[in-house]
Amino acid sequence: MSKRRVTVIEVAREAGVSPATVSRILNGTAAVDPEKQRAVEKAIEQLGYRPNVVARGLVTGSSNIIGVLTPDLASPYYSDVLGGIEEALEGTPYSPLIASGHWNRRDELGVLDVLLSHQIAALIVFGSSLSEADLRGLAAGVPLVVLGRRVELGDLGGASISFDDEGGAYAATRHLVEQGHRVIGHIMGDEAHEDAHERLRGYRRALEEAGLPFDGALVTRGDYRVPSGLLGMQRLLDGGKPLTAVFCANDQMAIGARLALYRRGMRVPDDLSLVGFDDQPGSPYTTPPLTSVRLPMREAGLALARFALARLRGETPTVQVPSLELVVRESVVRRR
Amino acid sequence: MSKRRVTVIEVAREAGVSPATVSRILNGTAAVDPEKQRAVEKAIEQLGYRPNVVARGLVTGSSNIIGVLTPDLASPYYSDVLGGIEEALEGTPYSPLIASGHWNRRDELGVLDVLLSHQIAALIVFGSSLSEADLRGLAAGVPLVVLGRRVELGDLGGASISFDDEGGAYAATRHLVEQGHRVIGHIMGDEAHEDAHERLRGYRRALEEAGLPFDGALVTRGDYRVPSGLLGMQRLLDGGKPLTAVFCANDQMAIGARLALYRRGMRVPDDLSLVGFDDQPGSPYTTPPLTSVRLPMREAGLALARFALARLRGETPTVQVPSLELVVRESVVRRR
DNA sequence: CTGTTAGCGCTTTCAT
DNA sequence: ATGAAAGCGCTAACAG
Repeated sequence: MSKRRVTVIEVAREAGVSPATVSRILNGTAAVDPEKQRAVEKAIEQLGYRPNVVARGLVTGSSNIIGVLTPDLASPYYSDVLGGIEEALEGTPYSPLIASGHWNRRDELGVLDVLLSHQIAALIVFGSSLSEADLRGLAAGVPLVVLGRRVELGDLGGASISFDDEGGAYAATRHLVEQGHRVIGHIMGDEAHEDAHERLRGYRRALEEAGLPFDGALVTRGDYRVPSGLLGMQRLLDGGKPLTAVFCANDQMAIGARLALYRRGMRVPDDLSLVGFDDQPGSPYTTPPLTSVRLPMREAGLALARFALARLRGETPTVQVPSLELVVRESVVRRR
Repeated sequence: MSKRRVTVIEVAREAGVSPATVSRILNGTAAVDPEKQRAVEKAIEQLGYRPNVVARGLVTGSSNIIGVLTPDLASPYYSDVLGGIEEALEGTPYSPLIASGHWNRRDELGVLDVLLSHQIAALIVFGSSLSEADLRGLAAGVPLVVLGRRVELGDLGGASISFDDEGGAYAATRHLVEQGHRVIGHIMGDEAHEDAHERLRGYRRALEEAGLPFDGALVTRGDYRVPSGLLGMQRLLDGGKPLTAVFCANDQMAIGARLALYRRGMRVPDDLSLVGFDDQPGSPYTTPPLTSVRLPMREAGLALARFALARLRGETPTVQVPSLELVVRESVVRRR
């Protein structure tokens, strides 16, 4: 917390060596006489020297900053990924520079410009509005890892990781079937997102596999936000179908749906069973605790950052896609 | 998204001017012949030039990075503040460099070192484990703004902003009193945090003001996390007091308390009324929607960043402390 | 193993 | 109004 700036020069002088030697010790770039090593360390301590990573970045041509582009800083969904990234970066010389693209291409491009102007060492992008071409263009200039999108980046040394949404939705719906439900509704996610379609597909596959007819009247559109779940549930309820369970494309909408039920005095799961998707932090504590499909966001963040780190070390890593898992809690009742 | 690095030199050559002129145009540092201005802009466009902020930082002695130290990246509570900071920084040349101190002094110090080594222009710290002396030491070297702590920083050009926890708790409890409740429990927050005591104090003041006795057996200790709310409620229920309402020191614990009630088949608010604190994002959608005290975290983030920005402009700003507000929803019933 | 010498890309005097 | 030149603090050849 020193005030005035101490530089390598001063440390070198204090320790009676050259700046280059100080630098070598700092970076472990070459072997150094242990005696001088100690002298330098002492000088650093005494002077309260702290390397200027900006200057270092200028000469090495890259900062030890890893850019992170997220669509939304304040979303718990994404902040878990950030937590994972942070964890992976801990103990490394890298720090995350986080920026939000607000779900739109224009902002994302602008923010990317800022990130890039900081000479970031690598870039991590969460489900963005960028085109595949944009992404590939980016990857050509900086090690890139993308989350939540399937983009071919391997030839450019990048990687993308995405979840098996279809499989997760299949598992969720199948669980309902296994519990004896026969008329199962679905509240879809935002159609603009590929995963909403994947989840619908999984729902459909589970139904068909069980010999249950797919009925369009049992599916209603949402946008992944709470109010749309509430509205969706109302629509489903008013549709007149004898449904006993609803699979919601995410927990947010499940919460909305649950509220709609509450408003009508219907009990969960006794009157209607509910399954969500994402298993967000609060879901174990809703009333009743929500059965959901866990998306390992934190693990994904870890994987993302570890991939980037490995690339930075010059390796050619491969990413493990963390798998989804149905978490059974209390929002589904067994029917017979 | 260019690959090779384009520099001012090349832009200058392309435009037929000196690098100094390009710099002047980039920064608006001095008036320049409009003709050359255009030529330079064209060259920049053509070459796809993007200033290297690292180099710029080296010469100006400061990056346009604003360091943010948060105790926890993945907490929704704090990510709202981040959102506010981000919003305030938008359109300015500054970007946030976010780091997490994991709620302990050692990590915070380490992470601070990283932040500082990036020559951050200003520093924003959320409720940290640092001592007042640490904080004052920091403030001496970099414009500092602290959230959630009362620290005297004015003489160093810094500022701290914190909420009126006592007042918020008073309002919450008083609401319960006004709704006819006479035996009101309290689940306290983590005693290590000053705000837990503040909130207890507000609860107590409201009680006393209403002529209700303060009863230690009605207060139980929690740690601000969900499970502690559940446990706390159980303890309260088993305490044998005829309570009709409980004020929880935060929404997390209120959710836990609500779950405890659900487990015992008790209805909210019919059998017991509940008030929380923080008004976290999910609270409008719990069953029933939770009455809570809104902490304007996003606004706080805005205020924090705006203060820093103003200081960076050389002004001597003052901070407005955003005020708390009781949000009445459906978790409290009127008694008579 | 270690010191000397050049810059990295940019801004900023200082002249003109 | 503009160019030339001098660094910002650090690392990376290159000699020794």
